[in-house]
Amino acid sequence: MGAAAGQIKRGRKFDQVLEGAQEVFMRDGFEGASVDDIARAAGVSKATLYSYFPDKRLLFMEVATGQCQRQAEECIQAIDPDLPPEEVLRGSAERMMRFYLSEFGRAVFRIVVAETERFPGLGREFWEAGPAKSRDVLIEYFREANARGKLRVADAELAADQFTELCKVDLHPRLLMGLCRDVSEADRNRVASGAVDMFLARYGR
Amino acid sequence: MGAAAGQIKRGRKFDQVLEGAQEVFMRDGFEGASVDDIARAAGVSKATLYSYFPDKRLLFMEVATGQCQRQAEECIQAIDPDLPPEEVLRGSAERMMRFYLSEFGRAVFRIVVAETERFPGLGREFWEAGPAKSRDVLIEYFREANARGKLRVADAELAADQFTELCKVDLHPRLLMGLCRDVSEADRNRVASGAVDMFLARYGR
DNA sequence: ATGAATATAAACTAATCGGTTTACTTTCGG
DNA sequence: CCGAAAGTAAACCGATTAGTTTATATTCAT
Repeated sequence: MGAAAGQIKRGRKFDQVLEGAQEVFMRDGFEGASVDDIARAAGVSKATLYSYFPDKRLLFMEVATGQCQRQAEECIQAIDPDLPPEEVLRGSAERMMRFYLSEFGRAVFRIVVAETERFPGLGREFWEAGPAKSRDVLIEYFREANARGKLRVADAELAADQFTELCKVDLHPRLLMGLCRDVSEADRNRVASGAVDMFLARYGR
Repeated sequence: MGAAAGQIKRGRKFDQVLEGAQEVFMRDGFEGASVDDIARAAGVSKATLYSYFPDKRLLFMEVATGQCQRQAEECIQAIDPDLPPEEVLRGSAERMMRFYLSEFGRAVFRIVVAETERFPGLGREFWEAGPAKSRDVLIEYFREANARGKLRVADAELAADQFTELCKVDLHPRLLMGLCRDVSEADRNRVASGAVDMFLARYGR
């Protein structure tokens, strides 16, 4: 996937085009973004844009998958299973919230949710690049912590999904629906603590 | 709001137009829906459509707010505080899941998330018509149950948001991202039980 | 039945869109 | 410094869009 994917050509202004497309797609969505806008934002002529990407769809897909990759890096977290569970959970919560609540994370999420019908496979690509990785790490940790007797987790997958969901509490829906523009550090702490407390009440020992 | 809102005219074919618009908007989103499509789906001429609604935006807003009202009815749940908490929670979980996971609920959610930038206020309208009502009912119940000593809930708002979020676990994100088309009864039971168990582990007594 | 209100199909406008073409300029390796 | 490759601006194409108009048909209260 590093060389030439599909019909896409590499070259001097490749990244430039991609950055402009990223900016405009993330702001306006797929339908809302016009190719002229993208070319202007990229500081590139429309002809050049079309010399790299055969059409708008593929350009969008390239942007979207690129974002997914970026997210993957954010999400890969080394968990130290020797730390007390409370600290592991706390760190995980902060990491997940930092992504899900960021402007960037919200934009990607919004686009994936909005366009997943028009672009089959986009949802899965996003999922597997980001959330699934984070999920796997958590599951693995819960299994090990259970075996070691540090936690009592029968269904590690359910537990991982629950913890992830607990990290979104209130803040994520609020931001997604435009009920507020951003969240304070205090809000995050309240939710993160709430998630850890609840998780340990259920699965701690 | 029952008589004449904004510039909108009532008349014989009003509901017919609205139903067609509903169908097409819910399927294609705002940008994706064409007015000709809507008129066709409504079984009405374009001129008639425009005699009721001054433009596409207002028609969309009317549909969206209508959906929010519908959702409100779905969500208003009478909670019997004399029942054991476990049963109250179980009923609440099922009700919320029935909405959030339905094709209808997902379409509304998807549209709200996608268009909330283009239509400021849409998110709030949806929120206050639906989720907020459900939330208030839960909060009220948790306060009373705490006072009665049936639960031990210090922060009723946090608890309500957590329980709501626990009802979305795994299934809601999966559906939103198109990772699966629908969920089985077994999936729902697993998640509902997981939510109730976790909640009671934290706030039960 | 009649006349006013309402609905219709279809043509039309002006704008926008994705994508191509053309004629010209810049970049850059050998 | 030269020539091919790459980039540019702008005009252009065909399709589609929101919204209007026109001329005709239907509905409905009186």
